[in-house]
Amino acid sequence: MKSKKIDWDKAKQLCEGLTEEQDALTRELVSRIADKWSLWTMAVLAEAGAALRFSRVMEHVEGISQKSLTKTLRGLERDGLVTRKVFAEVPPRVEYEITDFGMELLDQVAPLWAWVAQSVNMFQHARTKFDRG
Amino acid sequence: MKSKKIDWDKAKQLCEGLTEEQDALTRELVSRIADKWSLWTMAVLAEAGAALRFSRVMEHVEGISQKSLTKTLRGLERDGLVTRKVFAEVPPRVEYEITDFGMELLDQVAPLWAWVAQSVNMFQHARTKFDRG
DNA sequence: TTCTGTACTTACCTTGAGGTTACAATGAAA
DNA sequence: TTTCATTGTAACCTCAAGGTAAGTACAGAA
Repeated sequence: MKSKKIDWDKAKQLCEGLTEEQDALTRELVSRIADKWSLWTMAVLAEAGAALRFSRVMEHVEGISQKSLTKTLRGLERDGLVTRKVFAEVPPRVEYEITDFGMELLDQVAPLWAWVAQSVNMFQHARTKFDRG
Repeated sequence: MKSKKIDWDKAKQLCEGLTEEQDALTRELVSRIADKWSLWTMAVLAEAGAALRFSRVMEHVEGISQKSLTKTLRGLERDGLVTRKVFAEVPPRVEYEITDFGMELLDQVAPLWAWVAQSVNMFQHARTKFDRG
């Protein structure tokens, strides 16, 4: 536990060097990243290891609507996490690809994700216990 | 980049061992953890290193409303991330404290948080560039 | 007896996420 | 000429997050 505390202190220390605006942006980014579809979409592009058409992405992100996928991809593009390439063809062809920056982000998220996946039973247990009491 | 890919593969591998329900719960937990107030509230309790009264917590989580703090703390309690102790006094006294499980979670989040804080300028730059084009 | 302090709780409102459905645009194919 | 295929956009709806403001409960202080 003590070795891990270093991580937390490091994060705290970094945040103290930020302006108020940057601090707010950090919080906004952290919660934006973890929205319903962004991580999943990025993961699909990462696993593909290549550019994917809109409809290919949609097939892999199960349950997402066209509208939400459009919005999600736009947001990711805006943040520099994916690229969008439009081909002047008919019917239209648009390809999305994850950027190096996006891969970096995924790599940062991966340990947290793995820990949560590992701890799912802890959460489930805590919840049922709470809901009974 | 290649060394980091290991993390992602590990996360992916872990997720494949989950039931569909657990997989959905993992996604839900990741996005719930990153809501507007949960991480901040946990950070306050972690830094305090002791049990804090409701009103003390509220002072440190700047901008949160009473209602949202109540809801946030209940959610964290339900997930076993903080404890809630009620003292039978008048006026009422209620103390909140982060659990070991909660500290573990913070330790997992810390590197991601630090990376985002470090990368704020990248995000800002990407956004202004996108918004101009 | 009225006021105070604490931790909620309830009612009401605004905002944004996200879903569904329908429609646009258009060259190639049938 | 009609249909198809693809990537959107626009209109409309629901739901949940989160804010504000007011009320609740009650022992002790004034």
